[in-house]
Amino acid sequence: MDKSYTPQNIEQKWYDTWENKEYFKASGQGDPYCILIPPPNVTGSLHMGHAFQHTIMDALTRYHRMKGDDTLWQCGTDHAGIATQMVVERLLNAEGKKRTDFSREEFIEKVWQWKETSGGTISQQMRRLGDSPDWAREAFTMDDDLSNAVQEVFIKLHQEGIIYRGKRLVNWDPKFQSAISDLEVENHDEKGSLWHFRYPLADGVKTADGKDHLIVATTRPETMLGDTAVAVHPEDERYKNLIGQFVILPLVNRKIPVVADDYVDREFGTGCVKITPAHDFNDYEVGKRHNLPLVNIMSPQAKILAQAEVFEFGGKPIENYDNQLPQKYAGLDRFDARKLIIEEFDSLGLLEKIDDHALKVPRGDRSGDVIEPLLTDQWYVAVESLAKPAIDAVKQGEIKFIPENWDKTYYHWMENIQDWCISRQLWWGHRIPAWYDDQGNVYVGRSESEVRQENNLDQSVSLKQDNDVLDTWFSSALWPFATMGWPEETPELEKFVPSSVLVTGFDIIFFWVARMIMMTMKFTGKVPFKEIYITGLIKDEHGNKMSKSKGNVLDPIDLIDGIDLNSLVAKRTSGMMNPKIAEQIEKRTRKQFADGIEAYGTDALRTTFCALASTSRDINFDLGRVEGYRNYCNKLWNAARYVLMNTEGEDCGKDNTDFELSIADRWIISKLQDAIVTFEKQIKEYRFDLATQTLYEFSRSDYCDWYLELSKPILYNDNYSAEQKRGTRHTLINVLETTMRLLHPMMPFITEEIWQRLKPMVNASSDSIMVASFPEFNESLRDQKAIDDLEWLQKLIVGVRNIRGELNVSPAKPVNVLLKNANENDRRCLQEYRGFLSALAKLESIDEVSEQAPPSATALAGEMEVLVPLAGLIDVAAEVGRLNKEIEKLEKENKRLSGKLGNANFVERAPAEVVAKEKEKLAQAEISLAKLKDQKNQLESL
RNA sequence: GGGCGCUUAGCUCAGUUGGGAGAGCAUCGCCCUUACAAGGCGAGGGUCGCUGGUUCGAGCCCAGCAGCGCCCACCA
Repeated sequence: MDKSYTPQNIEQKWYDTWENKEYFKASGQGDPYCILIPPPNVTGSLHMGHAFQHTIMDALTRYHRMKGDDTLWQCGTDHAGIATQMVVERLLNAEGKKRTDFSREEFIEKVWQWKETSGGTISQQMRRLGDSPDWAREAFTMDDDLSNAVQEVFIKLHQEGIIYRGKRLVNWDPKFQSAISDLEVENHDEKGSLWHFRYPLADGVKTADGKDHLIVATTRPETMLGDTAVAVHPEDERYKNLIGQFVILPLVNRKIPVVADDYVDREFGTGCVKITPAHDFNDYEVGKRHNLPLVNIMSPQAKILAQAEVFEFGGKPIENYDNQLPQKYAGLDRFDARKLIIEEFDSLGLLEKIDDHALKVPRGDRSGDVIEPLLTDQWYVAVESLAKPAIDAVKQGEIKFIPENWDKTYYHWMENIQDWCISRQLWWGHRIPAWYDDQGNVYVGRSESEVRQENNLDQSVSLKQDNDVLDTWFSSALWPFATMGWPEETPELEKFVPSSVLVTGFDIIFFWVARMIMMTMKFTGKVPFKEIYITGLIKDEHGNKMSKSKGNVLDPIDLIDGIDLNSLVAKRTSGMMNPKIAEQIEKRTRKQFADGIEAYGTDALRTTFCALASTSRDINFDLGRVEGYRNYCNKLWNAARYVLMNTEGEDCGKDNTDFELSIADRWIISKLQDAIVTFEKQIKEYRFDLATQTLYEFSRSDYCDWYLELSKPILYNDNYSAEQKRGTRHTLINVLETTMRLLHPMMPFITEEIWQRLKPMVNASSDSIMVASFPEFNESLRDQKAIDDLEWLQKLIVGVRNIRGELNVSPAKPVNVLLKNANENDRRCLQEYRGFLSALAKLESIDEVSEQAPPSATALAGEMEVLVPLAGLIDVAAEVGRLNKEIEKLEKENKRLSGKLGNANFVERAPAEVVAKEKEKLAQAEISLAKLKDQKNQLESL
């Protein structure tokens, strides 16, 4: 083996082997265990969040595969409608072309081409991460069979009236010129103004205080062109007399009523609200209550129309309504129109005042454009009936959130769920299977010919398919069963629905998780998964979101392969619009990564992710941890080298069971049992952080730091018998082999590489560690006496090392040790473990003394004093200082304990065992204190 | 406005039914000891956000406050 660990030399090799041998397929034997991947965008690339979740999913998959379960990790990608269309449009723009330069078919063809060229990125990156999904089952949401499932679901829900079409206000994204769902709108605080406009009263009516106008306050002046009423609170004395009267809408000169509605907050603004039912969701509701007309004044581009479009609720056009708009606004962008309207109010003397005002501005999550509530025809899912069983499934524990608290978020949303707008005015996606005739009748079906046949429409009737596509999340919602072959009745559908656990982030609980639960229950009658493990979100080392604009993004592949500084800077600043920000990012990057990023390898990265996977909601990714775990890999690598150096070509008891286990052998085997039990418990609870710590402590502290050192005296010393040496070799190799299997789910590559070398020396039947069985706890191998005795040994060794360290005695210099006040057990242990002591504490000699000892440095092991005579070693003052430190510590402890035990309440009320324990501790502390003080006095009297 | 989360060592975080404050990194000291200097051995460092309560006993339970963050919601 090479002297140090180089991940590049082993990772690709093993991945290819595994894939070629088809180890990733479900075995067909054992209990089904299935994880569904949250399908990433097909044209995207994996970011740190993916890498993190994939590590968790792969670790679970590998663990269950080794446990003998029939394990499937179902993988695939999402067509991601808007996101993908945006990317392709941007590429076209770079060539000086636009989407609309092409026909729909041509454009979609271009998207498919782009998918072909870039669609492999994700799966290549997954391979680099060591992911082990069944590649043969890789799915894409636009594949034929998944598209078919989408169509079937749409048709079925439409038949049941759950999917319907309607003209309503939707969140309209003017940039994409498409509707988006409520979830895709982000409301953020922004600074704006509250404009106060005067609306003259009609017919000579006056307000209670004699004014001839009302003052309305608005944050959106441009919508006033579509006002159809002014609302006041029914109980508002100021305006009570005006209810039922009219105002003249300025600029438009339309007569509109004053209506009374509870919605109005008397305290806010002037207590008069302009009502624009076609451009505001609240006003829409008010308008509905008062049967006001819907006056649409904006085009899909969010420009003012030349003539308003007027409808009644339900969508029927109103013919005789005054739909005239001032011509100077026709074709004007909404924000230009706003400016002009304000100017016009001002010049007409109708602008009362302008207040600064903080408001929530709705913006499209992808476009960033201000969302416009717009009256359009869209398709909706009436989700209420689907939501009920989905809520119950969680309430009754059929589906469990981990951490549990997330159920509250889920309930809150589900119990207030609104109908889901599923149509999008895009080209890339599942086209809605609906056809219209010239009269505007709608026919839903699998194809035009089916529609014609079912509805007796011959060729004389012209039919046009709906231009819209479905929301991407509509197909994602079917993922749990569509990937298993639904609507066909496949064995997979039977076996892997429900899947075992969904691993995902809380950011898509509504977008995806809730909708999968609803759709899967509706169409299969089963829940989609039994558990939902909600992971935290990966942030940078200070808790900031990783984003291109912040310039703090890390690419998981760069952590695996390493990257030089200039390339990293180039990556982080490429495509930056703002050169100033680019400069800042470059400066920060050069400072933080002066030497670029080292190639840490996949296993170190995965281990870091596991170690960071606590219950926390934000996970701050610290590169220092990756380096630490890379070093840990190197540690394991070298431990394996040591083991192999001492076992290869030797009789390691593989077939010859005639060997003798030392105290160290029995101890490490016991500790291994504890590690297995603890690890499995923690994995069951999805505490990957604790599980990682368990394995880290066992393999590094117990195995490498202690056990390997304890094996040396046996292997290197002729005083030990062949049986003893064989026993130690057997333990060295078998514990390491088991440890590799324990670690494999987390660090697949290095464990396979090492395991393959150990394999010839153990009784292993499988070809690869990834299809070997997971270690099992064996109570009978746990030896409490070995654990106790080793603790004794450690105490003594650490005591001597402490003296060395603190008094600066060279580790190379052997010391003499005297033991005082030893009991029977101490004598027995000394007798049995003298060899270990001498080697690990580097002793010249070790003897028991009865009374007078020379001036010494002192450590305590229980009641036994461990004395290192000072002669020729160190100065007395240093040891006195050291003793003082110890004495101070003990005195503090002593005071605390005696205070506690002096408290009658404690002694009376605390459980007897607790009191006894405290008493014992106090007694111990007192003895230790006395001994150290005695030592100190002795030294000082010299 | 409602809901949720966080606050523990310089940094990033654990702390399991309340009973001796932990890890990794960083820092300091000694050491190139034949697996590993990407290493070994040892050490220092915390009024557990604040206030009050329950309790014999609180990092942990309860109440209030402060700061940070996230989600949801129709104040024009």
